[in-house]
Amino acid sequence: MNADNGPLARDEAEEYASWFKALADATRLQLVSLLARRRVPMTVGEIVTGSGVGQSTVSHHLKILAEVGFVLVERRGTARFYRINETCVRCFPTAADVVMGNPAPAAPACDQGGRRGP
Amino acid sequence: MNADNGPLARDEAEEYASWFKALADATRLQLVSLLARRRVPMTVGEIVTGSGVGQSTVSHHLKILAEVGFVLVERRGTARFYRINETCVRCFPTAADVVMGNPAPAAPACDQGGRRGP
DNA sequence: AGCATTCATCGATTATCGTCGATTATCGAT
DNA sequence: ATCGATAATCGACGATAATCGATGAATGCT
Repeated sequence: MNADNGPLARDEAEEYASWFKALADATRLQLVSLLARRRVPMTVGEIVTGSGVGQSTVSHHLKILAEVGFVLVERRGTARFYRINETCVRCFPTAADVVMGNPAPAAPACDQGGRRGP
Repeated sequence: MNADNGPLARDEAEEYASWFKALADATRLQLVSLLARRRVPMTVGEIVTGSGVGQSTVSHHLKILAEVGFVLVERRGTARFYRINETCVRCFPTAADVVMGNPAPAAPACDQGGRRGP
């Protein structure tokens, strides 16, 4: 797949762009890397104190990250637990390879918990 | 390096974000993938006709891609030849791994033709 | 029922970005 | 010196986006 050498189709390009766009912000990168380092689910409050950004701003960014599937949410009581999506952790670098024209190293498909995404 | 588990430092986050930002646009993705597929240098005119975007727009995007080092320029006569930066092709997916908290697979440093970048 | 906690959402503000047409700069050829 | 081709730059416009404070909704506890 994708071995021709025209430009990337517009739809594909927009799909990939939406993934990169989700990481195209320093604050958002700090959030995903925080969730990726501690692999355990974290509440919004923990993420706020652990990142030094305002609560509403954190909530906003987490929503964006969840929409592209980089993070997953689970409600427990009044708290929301966010955690990194391990599937994206594995698959996203492969997407980077595709864009860069690298031969995809036998990628075992890219399913994740229901969401569309890398 | 980077084995602690605080969030990514702000400076690192901004550096990585600038790379992702360069790819956070469908048109720009089409340009890099076009240059990555044909690995041979292309003039702006060829890129324009090969991508169906206005000349000034293409020029604008190529500048952005060159600033982060994804593409390299060379002047020959009145033409400008743009080509993909092979170093970025190899290193960028590794950067994606770093952000995602993956163990960097023995990356052999990330120098490229003088420019700062992935 | 009432209150406290946790977080999403709203509204507003400010900054950044993508695109286009027109203009300008650079170079080669005549 | 002039002309033609190539591509960068400029100025403008509309659209997105990031941040913040305040408000609102859901839940658990007493």
